[in-house]
Amino acid sequence: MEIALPDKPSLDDLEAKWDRRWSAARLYEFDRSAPRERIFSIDTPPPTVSGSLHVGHVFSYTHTDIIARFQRMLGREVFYPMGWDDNGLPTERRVQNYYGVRCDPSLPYTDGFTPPAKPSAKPSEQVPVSRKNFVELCHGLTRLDERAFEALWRRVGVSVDWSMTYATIDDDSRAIAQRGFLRNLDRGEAYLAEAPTLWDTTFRTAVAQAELEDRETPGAFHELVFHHAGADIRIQTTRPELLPACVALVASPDDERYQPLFGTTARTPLFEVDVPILSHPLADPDKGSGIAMVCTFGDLTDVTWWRELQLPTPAIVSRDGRISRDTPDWITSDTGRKYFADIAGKTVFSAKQAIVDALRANGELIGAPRPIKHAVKYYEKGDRPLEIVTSRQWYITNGGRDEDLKRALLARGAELRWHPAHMLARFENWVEGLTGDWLISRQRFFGVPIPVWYPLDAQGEVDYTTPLVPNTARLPIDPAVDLPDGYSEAQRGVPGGFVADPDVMDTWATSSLTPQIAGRWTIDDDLFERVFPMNLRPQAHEIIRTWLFSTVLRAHLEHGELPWQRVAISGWILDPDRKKMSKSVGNVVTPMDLLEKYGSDGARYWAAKGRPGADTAFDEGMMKIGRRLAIKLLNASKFVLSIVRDGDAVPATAVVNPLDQALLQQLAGVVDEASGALADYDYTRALETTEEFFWRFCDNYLELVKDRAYDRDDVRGSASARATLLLALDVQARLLAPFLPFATEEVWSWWHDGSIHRTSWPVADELTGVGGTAQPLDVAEFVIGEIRKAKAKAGLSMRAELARVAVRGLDPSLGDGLLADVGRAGKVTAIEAIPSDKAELRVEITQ
RNA sequence: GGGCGCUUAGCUCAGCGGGAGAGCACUCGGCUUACACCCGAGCGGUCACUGGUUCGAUCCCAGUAGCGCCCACCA
Repeated sequence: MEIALPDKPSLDDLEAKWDRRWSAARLYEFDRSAPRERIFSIDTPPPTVSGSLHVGHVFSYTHTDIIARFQRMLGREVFYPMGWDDNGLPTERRVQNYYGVRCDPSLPYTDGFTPPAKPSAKPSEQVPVSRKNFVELCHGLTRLDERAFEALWRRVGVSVDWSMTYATIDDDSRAIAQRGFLRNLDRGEAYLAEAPTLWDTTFRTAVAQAELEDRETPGAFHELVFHHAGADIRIQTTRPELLPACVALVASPDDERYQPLFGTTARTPLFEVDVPILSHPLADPDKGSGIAMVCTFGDLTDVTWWRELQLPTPAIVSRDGRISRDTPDWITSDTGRKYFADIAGKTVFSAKQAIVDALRANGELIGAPRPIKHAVKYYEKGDRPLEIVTSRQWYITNGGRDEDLKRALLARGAELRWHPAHMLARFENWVEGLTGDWLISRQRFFGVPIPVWYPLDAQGEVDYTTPLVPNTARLPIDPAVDLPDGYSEAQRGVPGGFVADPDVMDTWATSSLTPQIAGRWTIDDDLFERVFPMNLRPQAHEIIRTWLFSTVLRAHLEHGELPWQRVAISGWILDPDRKKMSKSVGNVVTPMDLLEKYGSDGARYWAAKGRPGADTAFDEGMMKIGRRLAIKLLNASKFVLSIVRDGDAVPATAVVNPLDQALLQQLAGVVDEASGALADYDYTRALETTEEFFWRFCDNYLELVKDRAYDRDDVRGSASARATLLLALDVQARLLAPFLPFATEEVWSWWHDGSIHRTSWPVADELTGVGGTAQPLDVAEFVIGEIRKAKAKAGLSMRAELARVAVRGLDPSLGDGLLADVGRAGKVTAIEAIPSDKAELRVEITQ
């Protein structure tokens, strides 16, 4: 055994040094020749490459890496690729602001386009570019971002195989996403439908149920007068600007106030349109005046009424969030048409003002608008309330309209192993609440195009019923550039020819296929069979409804099985005040600064202290402790190795001293507990157990035996201590390796060839063979503790010599050797056991 | 409105049927030849509240309150 020790061990620069060597040695490269049962495959969450790195990234990816390193040391071949989620709106938005451009699909491609020198974030000053130019800029910027991300992960010590990196927008990912879609289409799981759709007027795209969030928004109840042959009817609304699109009044069938009116009509204020008064159970007699106006469309309840009462669709809100410019033909009176002309082309906000003013002037507004706060639906990435417009969109069945499918998906959720288990409730909650199929088409630019075209008939009308699909061997395709089989470019957009579907897919339509993308489904069947279904999906809890659910859905539809066996859910990072971090508060620390200050091992320690699924406060103090643990490991290792330096390899059979045996017996227990915890994804418990033992090892055991280990006259005792120290260090370094990959690798290199991360995880059998019991260590720790307490109480230095220590109640079989170790460590002139009737240990100290 | 989780020392959190714990912070004492990026000792808690089960409850059950998150057709 060769031992090479540094004079002054340090954590500085370990990250760069070992990242370099691990890369050169291809330490984490996946060996694809391994059989399926020996492979541990991880469906890594591809982070959104939107330019900002967050400590939350360090937090959750460390959790996964700990599991990956543990499994690797168990002898599993770990399939651990990294992906970049670079497709979709976040990238588009970042490119717009970063370069000061906006996409105008009607423009031709500009060769060698260079973005403006001084980019403007104002939409009006942004330079319009073609879709192809725009997509090129997206690719360019995401490559920059990806380099920054990779540098961070390497610094953190995430042990991914960088040779297998994928991007959700790359050719293979687009091909797989399009193939997946076409197969859904083939099986009837994907379909095109024209329907009321939640619509973001800022981004001008449809939005899916999974991307919605409610926000408390200020609004106001306006009480309006509808005219009726009998008496006027008062209705309350928060959307008076939709009055011109009012198609009915609805009250509860049980509401005696309105029962006589059902079947009659009322006349709308201002616009003088006659609308029917109908009954529907969703109308709530306790809300407002108990009767509501139905507009197309103010909210999702309007959609329900419209569908179930079979009302007409006179929409007035355009896709840009403005009232339509043309006066609708159902408004026939002159005064009605005049009022509409006043709001035509206005935003809904100014239209509301105008309508309220007109109602007031006309005496059709009762009292003042009453301000309220109410929940309004927003696109989670948007800033303005969603409108509802009717549009043609692609959907994938998800159980929202099919009870059998819903039940099947709930069964899949229950089949999956969840860590922590209670997160299953989130999944079930979501699936049970689904109300419609998954809307996957987006009217955006940087994404995977929907790979279909539509034939045009002789009059140039689009035939949406028989989409033209490409041969899957051609994927990926862009229908705006590529041609359907049997057509020529000259036929694009002309009668008898074809048109491309202009939309791209929802980013989740690609992200829901990450197990297939990472495993190279349909591209590399041999690989796919070895890694799919994946062993583990790690992810955060707020995307259970989107990412986790859609991935389960796609695998269920495509493969008839789960995409992974287990899912491990990470919590959120909160700032020390238990709030989410924000840049405006100025409490955000960039991950790189933290990694430099505390070392990657220190930051990883903090991450590992966050239990699976638990929200965790960002805590620099915890990183400091982690750094201390890593430094302690360096120093203790150096010390141990300096003692055994000239002793060569000492066989474990040399461990004959009861105290030494006890240490190894207790360490065996730690190995069992840590292994069990890690196998169950409880990395926090594994670390706690290991860490607690390690501090006892340093503070107590090392102090107790170091003099004996040095003592060349006590040949047997010295050899026993040295063998124990070396074995215990060896095992503890391996137990800590998943948590502190840099410090443990550094230490390991002092007396081993090869990486600690490819050596074997410790097993209790390595330690229990020496015999003995666990008790002597506890006894010795108790006695040395009493000695320390006595010295502290008496105001003595720990170095102060004590005249005599007597221990009563000591088990005679423990022998004198134990007390000799304690006596030396405690600087006691004379220490002896005194026979006692009682089993209870008592220590008597004479100064 | 429905669901899930949390509430233990100043802070961050373990423990989850029979002795209330750790780290940090704080106080005191130590340059003890691995480590002063250190070591030792100490102070500190009606385990949210109310009932119930039990010989016994921080731990089980029911309810209450507060906090957080997820979901919901919120005129």
